[in-house]
Formats: sequence, C-alpha cells, structure tokens
Amino acid sequence: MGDEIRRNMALFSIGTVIKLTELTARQIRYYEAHGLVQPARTEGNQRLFSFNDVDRLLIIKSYLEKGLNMAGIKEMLGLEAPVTMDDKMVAPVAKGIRKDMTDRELRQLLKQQIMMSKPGSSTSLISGELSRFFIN
DNA sequence: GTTCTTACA
DNA sequence: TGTAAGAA
Repeated sequence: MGDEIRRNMALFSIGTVIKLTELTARQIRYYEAHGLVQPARTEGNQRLFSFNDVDRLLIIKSYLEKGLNMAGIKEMLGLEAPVTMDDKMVAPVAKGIRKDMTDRELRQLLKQQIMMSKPGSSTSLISGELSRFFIN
C-alpha cells in the first residue's frame, strides 16, 4: 500500500485547506484542538494538512450541515458513515486523474472540481469518497 | 503576505 | 465562532 503515504502526505497549508473546504481558519484549528484532524507541522510550526485531513474536514463539514455538534461528530468519526458522490462530479474527477500526475496538478484538479460545485450542494460530492480517486 | 497562539466579545 | 494583538 504505497498509496497510503500519498494520502497521508502533508502538503496543504491552512490557506489552501480554507479554500478547499470553505471552512474558516478558526474552525479548522478548533477541530484540530479537538482531535478531529492531526495535521503535521513545518519547522516554523505551520500546519501541513494531508489529503486525508482535507477529506476528514469535508466529512466533518457535512455532519455540521446536518446539525451535529462536536460531540456528535466525534462519535460519528469513529463509526464512519457512507457518503454518496454524484456521478456528475465523479466522472470529471476520475477522468482527470493520472497515475503520473504531480501533486501540483492533482491539487489543481481537485480545486477546480471543488470550485465548480454549487455552493448549495456543498460537499456532498467530495466527502469521504474523495480519497478513493487517489488509491488507483 | 501568511500563519501561529492567546484571549476577549 | 469571529476577531484583535503581537510574534514568527
């Protein structure tokens, strides 16, 4: 499972994560303080989020939108819940993924797809299924 | 310019 | 959660 490292490779700054998840820095740091995500740190103490961290934050966001509070989310994260992804989003993302893509390209593709999603349907498309496309 | 921590509204 | 301060 060499892809495990790919998904856990820390390369997103909090600024990038903010754009990717639409969460505020306050929320992201708060969730970290509560152990919902464990981003790595640079020598300068800057947070570095992995793909799994971003994925986790998106799941958290979906739960938040369902009305769950911190306590509820903490419990849910331990049980994990199935999340459906619209084919409308799966197709373009899956189609654009290449085995030889650089992380830079991967990030760009992901960002584009996320930005293309409608603010209303928010994260239902990304959620827990996102990392699936990086296991191939 | 961005991010970090702490602390208060 | 938002935001301000002061430092890195």
